Amino acid sequence: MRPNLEPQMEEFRRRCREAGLALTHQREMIYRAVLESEGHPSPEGIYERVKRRIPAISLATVYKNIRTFLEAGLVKEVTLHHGALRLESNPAEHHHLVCVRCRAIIDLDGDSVAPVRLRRKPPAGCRILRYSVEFQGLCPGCARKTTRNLS
Amino acid sequence: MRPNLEPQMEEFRRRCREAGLALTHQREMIYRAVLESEGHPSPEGIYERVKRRIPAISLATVYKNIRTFLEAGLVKEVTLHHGALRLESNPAEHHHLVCVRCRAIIDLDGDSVAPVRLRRKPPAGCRILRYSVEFQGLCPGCARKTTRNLS
DNA sequence: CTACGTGCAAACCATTTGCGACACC
DNA sequence: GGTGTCGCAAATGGTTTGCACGTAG
Repeated sequence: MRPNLEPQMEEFRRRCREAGLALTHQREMIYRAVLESEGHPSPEGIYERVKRRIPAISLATVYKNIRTFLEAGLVKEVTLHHGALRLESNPAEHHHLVCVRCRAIIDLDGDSVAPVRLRRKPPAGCRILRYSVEFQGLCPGCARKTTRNLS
Repeated sequence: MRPNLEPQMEEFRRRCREAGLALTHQREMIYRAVLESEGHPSPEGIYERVKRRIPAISLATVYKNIRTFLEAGLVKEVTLHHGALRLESNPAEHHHLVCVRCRAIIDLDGDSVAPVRLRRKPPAGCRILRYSVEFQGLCPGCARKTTRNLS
């Protein structure tokens, strides 16, 4: 029922030390709340869960630490796309390459990707209408900068 | 340089009539601004562009009509994911099925999709690090309702 | 001991809503 | 002529920031 999270918590502490992040009680409880969540928790949801253990915690602290964790690669977000609404001006079917650094969106023609094949049935009761592939990577500008830094 | 947009505008008018939407000057100019935009315009960007032709237009009008167009399927958005931040509690590689109706997110195991193959080189200068497939469709709950409505 | 992290409140930004005036059909 | 749309301003929701205090290293 309740899996033992200690190994993941130990890993978390190690990675915090590596990243030079202070190990606070709040951070441990926030990370634990992400591990305990199902699906795709929101900052609010994490906050509600952490509050059970640290009633005095502030929502701002949760937000600040989620941001810190994202930057350190300790947690991932569901999508890289800007929170703000963006429209498609390209009416044709196509795919997206999203820059992990500056979040620029580059279109890839629909036929530049071979048709995607499902190996199993989709989850029971679901209906699939269409799909598009979301590539994550670096746009030309950020690729140049990063290469320089790595060299 | 400047493609003739009249055919698309005519199509737009037809689809507005079909959908029972009044054909106002504002709507025509907003739609035209989307057609004229490159890439992935924001509501603000559309607003700026429309203001050149209708200086008195309100940002709220642009938002209201973008929403109307989205609901009527006249324009598309870059991603169906909630604007708000969502974290991954599933640390394994996986794909997403997003419900076009209620926007629920369902995870699909990484190995339930055959590896995606690129048919051509990615755009020059880009670096691809990883990808995931975003399926659009209906979650079990919405699939049931929609089938009923269609029957 | 000192830099970093926390809690609170206020600020911010994108988006939505309420409402009176106006225009399409 | 009546319903749908517009413009304005105020409200909302999610997220960030400034600052004084507290704590990890």
